[in-house]
Amino acid sequence: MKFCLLDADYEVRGGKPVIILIGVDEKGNRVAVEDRFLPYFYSSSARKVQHVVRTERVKMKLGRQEKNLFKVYVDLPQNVQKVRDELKRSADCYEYSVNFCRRYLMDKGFYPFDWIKNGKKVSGGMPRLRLMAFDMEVVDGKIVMISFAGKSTGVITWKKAKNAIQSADEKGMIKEFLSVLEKEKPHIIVTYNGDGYDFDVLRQRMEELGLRGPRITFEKRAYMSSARISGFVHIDLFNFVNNLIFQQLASEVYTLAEVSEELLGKTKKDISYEEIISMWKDDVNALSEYCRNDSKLTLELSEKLLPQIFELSRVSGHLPFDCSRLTYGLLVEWFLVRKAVEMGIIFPNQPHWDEIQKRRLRRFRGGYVREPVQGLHDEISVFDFRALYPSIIVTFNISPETLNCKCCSSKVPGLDYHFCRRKRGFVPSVLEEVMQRRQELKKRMIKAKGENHEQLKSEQNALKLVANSTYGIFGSPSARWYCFECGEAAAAYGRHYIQKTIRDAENFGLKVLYGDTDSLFVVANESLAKKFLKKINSSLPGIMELELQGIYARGLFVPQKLGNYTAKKRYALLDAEGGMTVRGLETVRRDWCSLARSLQRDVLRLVLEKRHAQAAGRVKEVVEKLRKRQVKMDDIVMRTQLGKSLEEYKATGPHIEVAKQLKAGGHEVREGMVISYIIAKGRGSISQRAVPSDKAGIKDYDIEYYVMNQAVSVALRVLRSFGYREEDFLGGSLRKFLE
DNA sequence: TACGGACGGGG
DNA sequence: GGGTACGTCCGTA
Repeated sequence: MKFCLLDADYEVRGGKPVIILIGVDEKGNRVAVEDRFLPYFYSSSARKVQHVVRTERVKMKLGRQEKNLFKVYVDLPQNVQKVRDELKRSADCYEYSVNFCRRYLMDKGFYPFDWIKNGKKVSGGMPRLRLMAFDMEVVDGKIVMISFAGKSTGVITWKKAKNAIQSADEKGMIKEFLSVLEKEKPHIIVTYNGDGYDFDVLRQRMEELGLRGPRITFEKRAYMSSARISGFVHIDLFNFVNNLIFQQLASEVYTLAEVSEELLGKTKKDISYEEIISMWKDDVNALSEYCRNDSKLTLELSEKLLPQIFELSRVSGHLPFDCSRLTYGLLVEWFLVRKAVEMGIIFPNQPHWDEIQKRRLRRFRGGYVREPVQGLHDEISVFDFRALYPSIIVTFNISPETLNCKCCSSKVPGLDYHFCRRKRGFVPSVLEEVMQRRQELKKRMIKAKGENHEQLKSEQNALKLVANSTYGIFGSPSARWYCFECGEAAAAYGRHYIQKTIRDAENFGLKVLYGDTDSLFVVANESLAKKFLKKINSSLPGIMELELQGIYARGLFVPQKLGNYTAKKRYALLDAEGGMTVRGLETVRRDWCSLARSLQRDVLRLVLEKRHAQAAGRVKEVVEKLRKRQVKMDDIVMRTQLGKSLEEYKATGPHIEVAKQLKAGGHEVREGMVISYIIAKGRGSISQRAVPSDKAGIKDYDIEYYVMNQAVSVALRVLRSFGYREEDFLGGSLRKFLE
């Protein structure tokens, strides 16, 4: 049978491990193919302890040497650790911590989306996969609505709603949804934060209601759990956006609304939980449309993002399930592991806990930041170094085995060690191949059309992600290829070249507004910018290159130091078409009231349009409204989650005080609850004046707190550098008013 | 000034 | 097959 590889799993049957490859055949059917494989690792000892099936002599490359080792085969994956612990008492062990399925795929040379026939790779293109996105709404711990979008779309709920399938109750609704899954048989299920929410609730409700269906399990990972649903590949787009492609997005908030807006150009109304509850009570039709739209957006987003996830899979060898949840570190680490295996090189062991702790204590200096010139500027050219760190690693051959060789001596700027200039290192050689492959793809991309063009684009983008993640592993304490000197050296070269470029720009007569690590903001029009670019690039070594990232009509820089804390990367740019790019300025957290959040957005846009007076006017307007209590409860409510049980708190923040009040009033207070509150007028600290939002009204809130700590505070972040002070928004009457 | 605690996505 | 994310910023002691 010929099939395209999508996923892999294993089980133990009759005391032997069985690999199960999951894929899709030429007709589009889901298939599961089994194979036999034995777990193994390398050791300098061939001692036959319990669980060892057999051993084999092998010659492997370890660092700069060739080494004779034994390949130690173990009966079951779960016994690898035991055997290793046993052998480790008297021998060296390598490559023991590799997931069994991953070991199988690496050894066979299988990559996801390879076509396989009789255990051999054969040619074939990308298969057409059936997708289904789903989304649900939850009120009072019950699922009230489920929508799905794939070949067919629909909404299921247990109240009457237009264009929705109605079921008798929650149980009937979930059953109906499971039967849709059964009928449509999607290869891929897509969600937006399904790992963190939907599947968790679905599993709980199914259990509580005694429903049978596909098994939902959670795989514990470092700082999140991944939801698996048997029979399908679950891809969580939120995790992919949040972990990997956030760098390519201007948005700093990764809500479905923001991400769809940026990637699809489709706006979605951001709706508060209260609104969802009230829609379920009073307007089920509206909730149904909202829910339907979320599935639809998730599906459309997946049409944009899945090609990227799949190409990343093909390039890195990670299964699509894992790929959608990768961090940069894991992405590049396993890519390097695969390359090492292909080259017959033993890959480094994972560091132990105490080693990680030791590494954590050492820190090297990061990128250079040139303080921004505060205020508003016209005609801004933004330059950045193309793949700064990868190009440095390749150009200066930075790798653990090239550090302080005997044959060379030219030192890293400001440091007293060097890297070999003659013999290619492992990391630079792999990285160079990645970068060359990417350049070729880019050339082919220009000529290609339609689907082919899109695939090439995704593939070169995947390579870009791999390249850009590589520098990080040198400095991350838990990485296999951790190398303090390598990280420190790459950072030192980076500082050297950005500082040199800033000096060159100034000598060229350009005003430098801001610089950070690999980027440079100057006042220059396009022709001047291009002249400068040409000059710099003729002097840069190796494959290092400066690029013109963009030209902006206007930009706003906010001071790094604000009060007693320092913040970085705070700016907003306005392009020629009026589009706004905002970095580091948003107050989007739910512990700010929505009035303050929307005020800051308004102020920012007005300032960029040089309508300062209007911006200040807008602040005054909000202050006035607050004083006259002409606001809605929704504008002033703050929400904070209880991170632990009430007894565990040492400090008492506002939400803790409110939680205590709720408890005293006979309400159940649990960990994880979101406490909604407002700050009321009266005596004492802010905490002492916090009251539950449903026990308070518009007449109760503390005007001074909302004016000063919320509205004026967020507005001043933007307006302070234009000489505005608190007093400017308060009018003369505030003091008097408060007294 | 130091420290505790919460933010992120979803509903 | 393993990381006590992680960088930011409020409120209180």
